Order: sequence, then structure tokens, then C-alpha cells
Amino acid sequence: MLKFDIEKNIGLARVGVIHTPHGDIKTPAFVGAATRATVKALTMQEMDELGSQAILANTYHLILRPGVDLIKEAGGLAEFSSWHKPTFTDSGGFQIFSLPDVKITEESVKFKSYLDGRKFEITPESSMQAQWAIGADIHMAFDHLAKSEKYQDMKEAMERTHRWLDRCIAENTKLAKQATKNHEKEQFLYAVVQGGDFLDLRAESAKYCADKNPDGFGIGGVFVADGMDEILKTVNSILPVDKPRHLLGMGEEPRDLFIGAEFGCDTFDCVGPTRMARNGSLFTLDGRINIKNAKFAHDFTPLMPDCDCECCKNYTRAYLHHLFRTDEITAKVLASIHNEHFVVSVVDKIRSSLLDGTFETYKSEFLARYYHK
RNA sequence: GCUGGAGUCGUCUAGUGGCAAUGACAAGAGACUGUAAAUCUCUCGCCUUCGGGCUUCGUAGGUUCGAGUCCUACCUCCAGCA
Repeated sequence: MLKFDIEKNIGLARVGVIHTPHGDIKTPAFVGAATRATVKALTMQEMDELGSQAILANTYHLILRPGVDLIKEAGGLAEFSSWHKPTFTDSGGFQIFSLPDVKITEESVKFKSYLDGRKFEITPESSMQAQWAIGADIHMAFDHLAKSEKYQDMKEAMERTHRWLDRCIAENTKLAKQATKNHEKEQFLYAVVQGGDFLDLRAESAKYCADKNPDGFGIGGVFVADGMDEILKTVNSILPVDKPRHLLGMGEEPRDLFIGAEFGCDTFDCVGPTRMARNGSLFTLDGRINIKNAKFAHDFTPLMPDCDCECCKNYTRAYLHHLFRTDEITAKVLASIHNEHFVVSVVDKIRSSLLDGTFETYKSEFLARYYHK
């Protein structure tokens, strides 16, 4: 069983430590999105230096390239990528459903590789096998996202996710036994809660997942900022307190991190910060700015004066503006360092503010300043 | 000086008689939430009540119902010859 120690509970929120075979994660924590076993534009050493505690790679992408067997051959995701800290993998469910021309049946999902047209089939079982080959510390169950927001579609997607969870758990149990026999590192499975914006479905899904007694939980299919708190309240009131919860894919808006932590989520991942960084949209305490805008051409102040990342300690807005205008690689590197550091440190600060009782103050001051309210 | 070629939105460029005129770049702005995203969208002569109006293809004339496009002169640039 995955060890999760809780240091403090504050309502639904909590401060804890997840103990993985590759080290501890002090929660709440922001997990870097390393989809193809790399955080785009950043080295793992840079990720380490900016304070990241864990990364999340994507099974779907790694199946296509370089293939999960190659990663196993390399000694697993951590060895392969030189990230010697905790790792997660997403199951690939989310990506596959967003592709055109997917054939989804009760048994499996079939799709063609966008790289070369090769046909692929992923089942809950094969996703588990792939994730064990990749060798992350924490895996996500292979889930099914609804194609529409309609209640009936959401309900069906949720029910299929539940049936697939049973298959994931059965396969995972087999794979875990094998690993124990071979004296390999332990790997852990999170069940994924679905149900869209419908609180009755969310409650049903949380209950179903909790009853299966997995190592932890992913909360998937959350897209809307409005109502996110209600969804999380519903789900996290039902999920067992003593197991970690990962909010899948949220964190582009800092507000989401506060809501997520406040209502009981322990880890977050999101591609937004690094994607926006590459496109010149950078976090500051006063809101997001587009560094490419003409008004920054002569701005010789740091991107964010109170920030202690490599970018803000050494470079000016004018310089970043120039790097983006000239499409220099370093623009993306520095911007990614900053944005990733920004979200990681916001969540770290949420953690410390929960511990010393200043969360409410931190939250209201941060949000008022960031969103200019 | 002679001969030939060329001058189109900031730049390069399409356009050989028929609707401000092609494409790229640059520029201006926006979007991005478990990454087919170093991507995508919009604007890009001036004005506009968004119906449209006005002024434009080196300059000045001319032919024509109509000219970036044809004719004449001039200006500038390029190549070759002196």
C-alpha cells in the first residue's frame, strides 16, 4: 500500500507526505507535466532546481514513442529521463478520447497513430501493463471521458470507467504480484473518479472508487472553474481521508490550485504553465502577461520582482521580450522555468500557509491581486 | 552617354485591360487547463453610423466605359557596353 502521512487536516484540506519508492512528495504539491518523459524546454536538473517534487508522463505518448519496452529496458521512467524523484503516469485515456477516428468499445479503444498511421489498441489491461513497463511510482486507471456534457453521456462514461477500473485493478494485482516475486520496486494505482459536473454522478463515482480500495484517487474530467469547488466537496467528502488524491489536469489558472487544495486535493498536474510559457504568456503576482507585447520592449525590470527563479533573478522583461521576438530557444527555457516555478511555489506556499494557519489570508490576498479584484 | 531590365501596403512578392490588389515575413492583439500545441485565431492603405465611403501600384501626362497592367516623357535603381 502507498504510504501517505497526514500532518494536518483543515476542513477538507490537508497537509501530508506521500512516500514513494523514489522519494517523498510533500503535499499539496504541483506535479510537472512531462508528457513525453520530458518537461518541454526544461532539463530534469532545471526542474529539480526550480523546486519540482514530481513529474507526470503520459502512457499514450510513450506507447507511440519510444515504446514502453524501451523505457523498461532503460530501467524505467526515472532512470531513462534522469528524474530521480517521484513519477506518475497518466493512463492515456484522456488523450485517446480527444483524438479523431477512435473506435471505442466495451473491450478497448482503437486508434491510428498520428505519427505513421499504425493501428493501436489499448485496453484497461494493456494500459496497466504499459504503465508497469514505464515504471512510474503512481499509475492512473484507464478511464473513459464523455464525448458530450449531457447527463446520459456522462453517466455512461462514468459507468464504463467503473467497469474498466475493475479490470485495471485485476490486472494491476497480477502485475504487482509478479513485481514482488521479481524483487522489483512497488508501483501504485489510483482509481479515477468521473461524473462531469453532475454531483450525483460524482458522488456515485467517488463511492464506487473508494470501495475498490486503490492506493489513491485521480479526479478526472474537471474542466470548469465555476462549480469546481462543489465537485471537489462532493467527491472528497466521500473518498477516504487517508489516501492521496490527484486533481487531473488543473492548474493553468492559479485559482484552481487554491480551490483544489482547499477542497482536499493533494497533487495537481497541468500542461498549461509550460505551454503558456512557450507561447509567451507568463505568470506574475499581478496576473498573466504576454511578454511579446510591445509595451515590454523597454521594460528593464525583472519579470516578477519577488520571484527567486533563475529567470527573474537574472533577466529583464525587455530581454525576454527580445528573446521571444527573435524566437530564440532560450525564450522558451527561461519562460518555462518561471511559469513552472510559479505554480510549484504557489502550491508550496499553500502548503506552508495551511500548516501555519494563514491559508485564508494568503488565498484572498493572492487572488485579489492576481485577478485585480 | 548607349543598350537592356526593373520600380506594387514596413520588407520581399503575385498580378498583362475589369471589385484596395496575391502570398510570405515583419508588426499589433488574443487564445491556451490529465500537450498530435516552440501551436492556433484575428487585425494589418485611410475613414466608417459596419451599409459603405475615400485614396492607392516611382512621377507627370495620355489612350480607354474602365489602367498596377497599354502609350509618351521624366526620375530612380540594376546589368552589360562605352
